[in-house]
Amino acid sequence: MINLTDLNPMQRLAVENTEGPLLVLAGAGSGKTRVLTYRVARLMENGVPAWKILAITFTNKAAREMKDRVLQLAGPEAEECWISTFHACCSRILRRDIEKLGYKRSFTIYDEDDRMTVLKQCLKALQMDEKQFPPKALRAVISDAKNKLLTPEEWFQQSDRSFRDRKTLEAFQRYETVLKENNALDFDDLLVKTLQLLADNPPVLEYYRDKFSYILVDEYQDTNAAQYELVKLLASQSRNLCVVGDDDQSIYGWRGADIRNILYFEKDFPDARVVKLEQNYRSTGNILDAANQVIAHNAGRKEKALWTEAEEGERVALYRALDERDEATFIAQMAEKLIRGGERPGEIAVLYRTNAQSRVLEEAFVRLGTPYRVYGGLKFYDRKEVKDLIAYMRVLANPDDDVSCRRVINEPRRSIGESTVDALAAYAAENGISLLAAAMAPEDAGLSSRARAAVSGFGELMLSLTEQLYESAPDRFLEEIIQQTGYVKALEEARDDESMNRIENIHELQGAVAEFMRLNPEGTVQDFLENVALVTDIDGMEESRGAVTLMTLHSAKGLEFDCVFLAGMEDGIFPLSRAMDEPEQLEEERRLCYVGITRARKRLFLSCAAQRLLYNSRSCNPPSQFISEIPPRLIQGAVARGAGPMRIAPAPGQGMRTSWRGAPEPTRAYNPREARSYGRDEGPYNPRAARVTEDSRPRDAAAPKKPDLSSIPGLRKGFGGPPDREVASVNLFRVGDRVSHRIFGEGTVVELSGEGAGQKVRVRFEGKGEKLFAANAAPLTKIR
DNA sequence: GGTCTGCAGCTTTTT
DNA sequence: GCTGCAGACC
Repeated sequence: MINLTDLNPMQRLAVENTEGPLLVLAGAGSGKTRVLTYRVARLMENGVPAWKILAITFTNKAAREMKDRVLQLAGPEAEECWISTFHACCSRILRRDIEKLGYKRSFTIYDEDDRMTVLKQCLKALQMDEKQFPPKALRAVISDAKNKLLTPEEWFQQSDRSFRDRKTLEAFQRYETVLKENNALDFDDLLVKTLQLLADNPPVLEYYRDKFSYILVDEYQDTNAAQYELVKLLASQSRNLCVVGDDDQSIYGWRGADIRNILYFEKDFPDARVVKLEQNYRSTGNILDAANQVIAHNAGRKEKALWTEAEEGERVALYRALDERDEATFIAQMAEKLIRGGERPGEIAVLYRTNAQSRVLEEAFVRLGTPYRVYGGLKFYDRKEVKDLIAYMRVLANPDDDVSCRRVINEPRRSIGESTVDALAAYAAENGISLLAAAMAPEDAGLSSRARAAVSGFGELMLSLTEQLYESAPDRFLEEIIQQTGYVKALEEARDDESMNRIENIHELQGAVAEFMRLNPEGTVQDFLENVALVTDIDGMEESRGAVTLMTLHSAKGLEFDCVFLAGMEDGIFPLSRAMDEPEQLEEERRLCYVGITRARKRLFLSCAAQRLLYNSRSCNPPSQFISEIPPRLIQGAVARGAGPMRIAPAPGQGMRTSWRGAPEPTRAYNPREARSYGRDEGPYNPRAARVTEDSRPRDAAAPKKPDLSSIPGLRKGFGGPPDREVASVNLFRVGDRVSHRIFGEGTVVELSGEGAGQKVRVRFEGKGEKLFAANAAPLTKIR
């Protein structure tokens, strides 16, 4: 029996009104997730079978969290609920019935990179110039059209129908054809094809309508036309549809999300009940006040006033930095101070508008030795070596996938050059077979004898791996691929730092597969690939309690932290300059700011820089207009807007002063010469390696005066490995030391070579042979 | 025909 | 600071 007394009257209303359409307007921090989970539990308590419940969330992380909480409330039966993202839900529906649309069930899901590859291929075939028709722009047009449920032809009809549009149409059509030939769907197709499947196949629609008699949709303000139609289609029979959202947190307009979906819900369902959750349980009074004041500048909102019983708390701190480095130093030092004051690193977040801003921040954290973790940017699955191995798995699972086939046909190098591949592809096209099929039987493809031999070798390899596919679990299969293709062997032979790094990433991939198998013991290769396509790095978040979080504002949606820094609060950065002249876009930026502010429970820090180096040029930006939308009474050391590049000292006797007097090292006065030479004497710092850094120091280590980045220990996070693991400084290794490695287990250091950043450690592992590591990157723990 | 090296251009947010 | 491309080299 679930306990409804845990809920306030409004939350309770939202939970108990299980029948008919319901709109829950849930302000930030108002207990939205609680309502959703209790509602599912309540339904089950009322006798609704779990398998009749569909709950849709925006991220996989949110889905998993919700599932966990529902399981706690309602017991193991809840396992049968469908709780997933739109994309995962669609993928599941399509895996069952996509053959009705003329695809095979083994279809591949193409990511943005694959889309670009296909588009470039299309442009080439149509002899269109990439300069004239930038693939990125085409991708945007196509994605936009699909999100609006337009076919290429319909898109053209509503365009200007210029010559340009006509050419774009051709590329669009060809893109669709190529995807189909490759038995592949892009992200947007997952929604579009599901809709098509349901619309064209009444029995299938009936099945799902009947199955999902209760539907819940989270973050409804971020649904696009396709998602909206899908929900309507599925829910129109039972009408038991509960949507939860906050129009003030709609931040995905650029991705086709239509805020009107939530604003007009009551028009779509005139009998809908509306429940507003306005009590905020998350933030202090001052933080909430600041958020309310900022968002009040937007027009056309749903009437809503968030309030809290919490105390006022501290005021919002504002730091006006000289430049981006000064800002980053301030943030890192303040974070360090908070940690010393007892705050857990995982309760601190630094949020910024664009991924490009993360680098300077990272450098500052590295310099202070403060543990941090960057989310987004270059994703794990975007790394070349990881993509290559995934591409092997993909083409073996879906032999029609020419894009993946092309990717791996000469990786590692097997002397199959571009012209050979082109000839082979032409031969495949003539005979209506896939590239892989052609490679397996290249005798009549008209290749030179040398080329034919190389291709045959590849074909035989793939044939042998195909046989493995049906016999092996994902981990074993990946192992076979690595062995038979000689991928790692080729890297080992290269012997440079980069290759060692790549080998490490491959081990992380193996770790990821192992973790997947732990969670899905029955999972197939196909299931794993699906997981890879639909799961992002952000989803693995909870594993990093021991590190400060660095991420974009968009990624932070749905998360909360005790202390939040909003960095780069400058006009031109946030709001972005391209959004400043467009009222609608400016409002979306403002909502993003609202999302950022409301992530904070206890403390909020805003910072801006008088000048900054971004996109290769130095620019001077005034403080963000959003800062001036917060009343000065809520700000510590408040400053007038446009007060010039001087740093504003904190007002006397106010918290700001005390809070940063104790920082490890006072921020230095600005010195242009010094600013120019910054970063020069720091050695071969590799931010790419640092991206996967976590918990990068022993907790009690003092911040080094003169930073030597090559000695920063433990430059890797074990993918899916245990959290908060501390790694000893590798530069202290000596021959004979006993060390431990996450994948290889325990071993002994047998050789040290190279100097500084190029230093290598050779370790002999029991039963696993010898491995060579880059000393500054190896995840080796010294054991006594 | 294949591979390697050096240089230019580009960077909003993501399921 | 990474990717893509052109040109040189094998």
